[in-house]
Amino acid sequence: MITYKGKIIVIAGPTASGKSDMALKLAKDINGYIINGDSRQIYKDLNIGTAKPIFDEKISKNIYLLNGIKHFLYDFVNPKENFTLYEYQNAVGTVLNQEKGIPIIVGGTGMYIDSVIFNYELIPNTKEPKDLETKSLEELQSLAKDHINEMNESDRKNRHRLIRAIERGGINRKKGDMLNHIYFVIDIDKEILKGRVRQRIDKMFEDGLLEENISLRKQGYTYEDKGMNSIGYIEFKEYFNDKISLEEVKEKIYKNTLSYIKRQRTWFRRNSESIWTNSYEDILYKASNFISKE
RNA sequence: GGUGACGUAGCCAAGCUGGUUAAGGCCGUGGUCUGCAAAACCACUACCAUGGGUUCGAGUCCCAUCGUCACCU
Repeated sequence: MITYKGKIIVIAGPTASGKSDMALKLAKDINGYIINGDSRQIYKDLNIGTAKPIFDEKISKNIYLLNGIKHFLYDFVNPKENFTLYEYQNAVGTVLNQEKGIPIIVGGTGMYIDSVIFNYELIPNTKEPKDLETKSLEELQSLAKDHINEMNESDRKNRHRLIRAIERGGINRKKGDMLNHIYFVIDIDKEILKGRVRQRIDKMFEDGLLEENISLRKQGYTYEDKGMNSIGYIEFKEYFNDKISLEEVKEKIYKNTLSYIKRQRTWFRRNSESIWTNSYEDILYKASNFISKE
């Protein structure tokens, strides 16, 4: 649960939409600070593939400075660690309660962002995971039979969700009070975005994405680690097993990015209150109004 | 010019001893969503090249046309 009662600005949107730049500008113009709303940029050592901002300096464990703007919750989780939504929400809550200024939460992970904005009621995980991973879909469905009525067609065939329902003993959709917020979604023509994704991936390779993967392996990370199951990394697994070429890796990253973007858009479309725009002036104007009104 | 093979969704492709709803994959689109979320999952997408014929019934057999490919003179 988030207890913060102040205002908060969200800048969400698909990968490569330019949301980070928008947020940085806005933070300068309204004297705000930035909180990471991206489930991959939280990880240490995953830099190029996650398009993590390059900061000017590190202030403390998870506070960085870029252009004089404070950035929170970047680069602070071990990729081997099993980081959860609860911990994320908690970490954001702590920042919100401590920091002065207008928080701007920026990222592409809809569930992370919404867990804060819509104040999901989460409880720390106490139960040890049962050995459900190896069970078949049918077995899981039978174990979850008490909750299956609450689940939809899609979730009933989804192992993750079934396991979750069994462990938790049901479905939880509780929310606390919604935060006082304004929710921007960067809206870009899909064809233009495709072009940008291409460029961005080319740039990642130029910047040493392959070398980063090699180095991660040397440091002892494997593609089974939570954080490593990310676009820009997991595609290299087959490359190192001599299964596919570097060109194929690149193509897979491209395809995976596009389908990720599609899912992101689907998520953000659910929130009918959100403001879809690609104009910084628009964002600045509306954000300023939002801040100044009582 | 001759012979042969082939022509099934945007792409690849099964079906070819004729018979209820034409496999599957990719791409695409829409969607689900309170602890792996850059995850996982669901749904949708075919006038079977064209025109005839045989048959109770044809993507499936026959003929012609068009097209593609291979080989031959």
